[in-house]
Amino acid sequence: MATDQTRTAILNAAERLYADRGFGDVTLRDIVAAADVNLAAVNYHFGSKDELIAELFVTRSIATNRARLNELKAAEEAGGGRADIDAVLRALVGPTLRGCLGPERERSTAARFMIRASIEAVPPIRRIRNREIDHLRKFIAAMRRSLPGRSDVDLYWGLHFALAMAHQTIRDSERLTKLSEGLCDLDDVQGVIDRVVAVAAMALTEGETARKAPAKLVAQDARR
Amino acid sequence: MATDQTRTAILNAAERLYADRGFGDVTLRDIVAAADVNLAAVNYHFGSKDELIAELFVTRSIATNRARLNELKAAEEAGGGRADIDAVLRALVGPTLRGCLGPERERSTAARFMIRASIEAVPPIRRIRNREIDHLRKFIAAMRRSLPGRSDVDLYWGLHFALAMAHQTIRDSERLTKLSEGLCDLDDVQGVIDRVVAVAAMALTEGETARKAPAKLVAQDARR
DNA sequence: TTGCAATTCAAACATTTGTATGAAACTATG
DNA sequence: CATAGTTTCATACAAATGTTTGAATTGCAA
Repeated sequence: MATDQTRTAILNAAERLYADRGFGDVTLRDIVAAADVNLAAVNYHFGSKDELIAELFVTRSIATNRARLNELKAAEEAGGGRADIDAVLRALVGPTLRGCLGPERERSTAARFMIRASIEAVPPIRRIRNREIDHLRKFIAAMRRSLPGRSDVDLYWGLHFALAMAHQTIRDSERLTKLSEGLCDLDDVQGVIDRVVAVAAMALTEGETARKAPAKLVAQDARR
Repeated sequence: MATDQTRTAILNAAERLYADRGFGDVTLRDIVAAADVNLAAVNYHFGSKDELIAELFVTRSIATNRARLNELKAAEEAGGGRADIDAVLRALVGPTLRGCLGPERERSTAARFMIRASIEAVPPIRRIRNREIDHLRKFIAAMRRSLPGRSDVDLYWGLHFALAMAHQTIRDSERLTKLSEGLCDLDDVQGVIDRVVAVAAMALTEGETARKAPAKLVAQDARR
């Protein structure tokens, strides 16, 4: 097993197929056909389909988290231990957005696979994903250093919204393109990142409006 | 077929099961067991599994869209044809958030079903969902009336982000609760709506920052 | 080369799933 | 009551899918 070429071929083919078509309708036979290996190879090398998926996911999780943390660390070191909130948010959403958007050829299979994973949440993945919480806590900590005066609740919501916007932009880029008839340029990755970061940062730095908004105002009360 | 009770039982059981467990792992046999009807009844009454799903989805789509438009119309009439941007956004995200969050008993199966549908995007639904674009255009129009000076691109992004935050909050409410260790109260539906609306409105009304942010700033450039 | 372990392969298996069938039960109408 | 149309039911079918099996092949060390 000098080169593990069969294993690798399976991993690559599986990642690409899952990224393109989702977990729902990719069968082992699709994978082995794409990898040009025998059907039984998957069970021989990975044990089961679920274990194959799990291995893909842990590998990519580690890589994504490392990319995020590298960017965060670089920003904090440049700022002497405290990074600008924009930089923190950029480190959070940048890696995934860069991997998933942009002109066709630049998109990374790995990033698209991770998005699928976060969308479909198939059982073998759901079991693992709890660790992500710990990873996100590191960003909460960085945000706390960046905005010492801000309440934790606001930080949690800010991180949540930042991820929401980034995530949904990837997920539903097609709808946004159609809706805007091409006006919203999703190939301008840096522009998208700037937008997401700007809105999330605004939500985190603007006055307490988000928390003190009139709680009882519903549509019918709208001022005339 | 006086009461259509079999049809209705199937629809109810299917909606609940799909809302709870997703389309992926709910079989016709699960549905007929829950509805206490014969297996063949589904094909008899709906033709196929896909047609059953499609019927559920169109019914609920129409209802959701109507709820949104009612709230929008009420707000615009109260404002003499032009609603506050907050009210427009509230009409957009309110109905779904109210249906999906809040204390266990108040959640609506219908709303949760719609979220599933928007997440899993199973083929029979994907074919129909294009119509949603037309529905969202009505909100773009209302937003344009509310913020006449704003560029269309900003409006599209604002609507996109509002839906993203609302949607993701529903989808990943569990993660937010865990991450914040309960600090973020998702049972306070009105509070959540206020937050989402406030952030989206801020993104839409604040200066052109979102568009004029330094386009080349990446993490490594963060000011020291 | 020989022998042994690792790997690959074709084939088969056991389930699961959506759908189809034809008989039985039911309902309403004459 | 009788009959025609509708609905329900048990059962069967075909296709798809993850997994297993045992033989064949390969690679490498003695």
